[in-house]
Formats: sequence, structure tokens, C-alpha cells
Amino acid sequence: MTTSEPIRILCVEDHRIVREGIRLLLEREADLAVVAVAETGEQAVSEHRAHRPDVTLMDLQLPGMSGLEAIRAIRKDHPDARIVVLTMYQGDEAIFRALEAGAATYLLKDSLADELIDVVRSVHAGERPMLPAIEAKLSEHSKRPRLTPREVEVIKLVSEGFRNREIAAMLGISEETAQVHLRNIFQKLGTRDRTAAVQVAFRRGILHIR
Amino acid sequence: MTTSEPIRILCVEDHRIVREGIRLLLEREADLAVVAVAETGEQAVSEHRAHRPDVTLMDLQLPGMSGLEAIRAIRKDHPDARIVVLTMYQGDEAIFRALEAGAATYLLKDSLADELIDVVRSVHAGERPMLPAIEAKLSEHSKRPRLTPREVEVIKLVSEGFRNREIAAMLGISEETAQVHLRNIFQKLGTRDRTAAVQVAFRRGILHIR
DNA sequence: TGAAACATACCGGTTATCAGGTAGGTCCAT
DNA sequence: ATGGACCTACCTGATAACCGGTATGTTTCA
Repeated sequence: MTTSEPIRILCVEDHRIVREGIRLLLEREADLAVVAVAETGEQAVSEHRAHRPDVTLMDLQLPGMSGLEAIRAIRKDHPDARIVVLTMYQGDEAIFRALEAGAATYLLKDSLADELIDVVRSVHAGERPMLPAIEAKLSEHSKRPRLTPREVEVIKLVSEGFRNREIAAMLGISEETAQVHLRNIFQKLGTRDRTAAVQVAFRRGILHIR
Repeated sequence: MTTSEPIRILCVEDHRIVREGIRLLLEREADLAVVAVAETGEQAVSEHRAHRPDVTLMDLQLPGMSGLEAIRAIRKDHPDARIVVLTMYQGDEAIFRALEAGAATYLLKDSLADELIDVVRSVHAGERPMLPAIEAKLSEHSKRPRLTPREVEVIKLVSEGFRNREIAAMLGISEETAQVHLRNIFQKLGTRDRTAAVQVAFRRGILHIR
């Protein structure tokens, strides 16, 4: 490794201890430099604009604007932005959506530090390296029926404890239509009732905590 | 700080990147040394037995045996073990249970690195430092009605999508009794139905993900 | 331009859930 | 030993949820 310019990294992560730790991990490497950090989606977008990092490390679970939305916003500004998702979420839908939004690859926080470092370098080099575990979840995902946008809205409201009648009113549709959506959701998620459906939706990354 | 023996730390955290980062954070301090790590509750107990660390940093969300159970097991072996919980969970019930189980204090992962370091030092010195945010959640907790052990069992099964009849069969009680428990749960959690109750239970740390 | 996916709506029938009440037994601690 | 908590059980009635089916309009895309 010659002493050319280091890879400039933006680290987006809301938990300060974790963020500081990741920064230390990366900066042990001579060719990596964390040039900016952000702890919300909004900050991520503005820091990206301000610093134009070579690689962005992005957590998905952020207060306010989510990591997913931040990815979309950044890629809209800079379609060639190289973003690595680094998160705990292992749901197949979360992975799919992140990649669909333009992330170069997806890493779980229980990866090895060396895997993270390798991935940052190869994403910087223009590759889209995919760990086998993630690849497996993606192929799982492609075999499953996806919820439609409307169905996602419905299951979200269900997860907040609203009744069918209330959901219908909020979406401006009839109660029976809300029921139809819910029935289709059950069928797709393989559950018999709303409570189980909500749990599956969280596990698969269709819904997100908080 | 004289160059006496450093504070010996056991770091329990299942996400390897986070664990490695925390280790680097701590080891920047001359008086702190991570002498062992663990990524499951079982490992935590055996590493604690093997190394007898001065301070244990414990995540709550672990595969297999939970951090909470690990705290209990460790404190049973070594009633004077000094354990600092370091987690994302901010639910009042999670905090209460951890302290009840014998944790010296409770830290969120979005604390400052310096806060973590200070806390480790003062816990090692025998103190039980409590951050204001945690204190506040605890006083909130004391004002709320707690679920009984049986009610926790019931809401757990509800969260897994079981019907009242199934829950009753699993617990060896009548369906009507299961309904009574559920009614009391609704009342205590301030909800009208099971789906909302499950969400509140997760948010408050009465139930845990997965 | 025709199929497919999506969102909408209604119906009839069954089952589950929720609400309110009463009450007996155990165990623990004041 | 008496009150309190907890767990248990049953009853009635009202409401919400679930199941299966049919059907229409729109959009999208091959």
C-alpha cells in the first residue's frame, strides 16, 4: 500500500459508543480515514453533501429519517455514492430494500472487523461484494411473495394497535377493503392472525422497531 | 494514575464489530484491560468463572441464554461481581430487571465513550453510578403497575401469535383464566387489544426481540 | 391489446376477542 | 390471623376478527 490519499469514510451510526468504536477499528488501517460522522438520516445527507466521502457506512436504525431514506436521498444527489449498510437487522426484506435503494452491499454488525475493512476497500474499488449469509437471505427473499405498498401501510397500522375500522378510516377505504388487505397479508406472511403477522413483519424487516 | 494493575474487564457482546470497537475504546485507557470476551450468556458465565474480572460489561440481547440470565448466574456464583449493563434497550422494565438481577448500573450504547470509561472506573471502585436518563426511567417504572410472572408468560405467548385457547392449553389453565390474565394485562399496559399490548410490552422491555 | 398486479368493495357465516361481573383457593407478610 | 397479591374459574353479552367467495376499475408492461 503506497502512501497515496486514504479512503475517506462517512460513518452514520446513532449509538455513540458503537460509532466511536467503529471509527477506532477503521482508523487502525493506514489507508482508511473517517472524515465525518452522522447520527441521524438528515445529518447523513448533509454530511455526505459537505464531504463527498469515498465510502459511507450506514446504519439503518436511526432516529428521525431512517437509514433507508437517507440512502435514497444520498443516491438521488450522487448516483455514484458508495454506501455500505452496517446494521443488526437481518430481515430479508430490510436487505432487499437497502440494496434496491442503492446500497453497494450489506453487512451485519456481527461480521468480523476484517470483513468490514475488506468490504470498505472493495466497495471503494467499485465492487459490490456480498457475504454468503446475505446472499442466502436474498435468495430466500426472492422466493417469497412481497407485500404491496398498500399492504405495508396496513400492517404498519395494525402493528400500532389500530382496529380494522380505524385503519379503514385512516386510509380512506372501507372496512371490508382493509380486511381484504389483511387477509392477503396473512396469506403472504403465513399467519392466521394479526398479532403473529406483526411479529413476522418485524422479523423480516418489513416493519421496523419504534 | 500509578502503574498499578489495570482494571480487568470481561466484555460480553454478541456483535463482533461492536465488541471489537468497544475493546479498542477501553484499551486506549492505560488503567483498563479487556482480559476476556464472550458472545453468549453461557460463555459469559464460564469466562467470568475462569477470569474473575474486576468489571463485566454485559449486553442484554444475546443468542441463547440472555444477558439477564447471565447476570443472575454470575451473581449467584460471585455475589460481589460488578456488572455494568451496556445495551440499546431503553425500556423501563429491562432496566429494572437488570438492576434487580444484580447489575451495578445500566448504560445505553449511545452514551459517550468517556461516560462508559468513567462508569467502569467508579463501578470498580464499588460505586453504583446512575446516569440521569436511567434514573428517570426507573422512577417512571416505579409509578407503573408491573405484570405478574403469569401475566408475562401470557403476553409472551400472545406475542408469538397463539390464541387464548392455545395459551390456556400450554399453561394448563382454562381459556377463561387466560382471558382474565389478558384483561389484566390490557389494563396495566393501557391498551384495548392484544396487538397493541404486545407492542407496548416490547417497547417497555417486558418482552424481548426474537 | 391483453394479461397481470393492485386496490377497491360487498356478502354471509364462523370463530375469537373483549368487557364486566362474581368467587374460591393459596401464599405471604404485617 | 387477616388483609393483600396472585392465580384460578365461570357466566353473559357485545364486538371485532377471520374465512371464502365474487366483482370492478386502474395501471403497467410485455
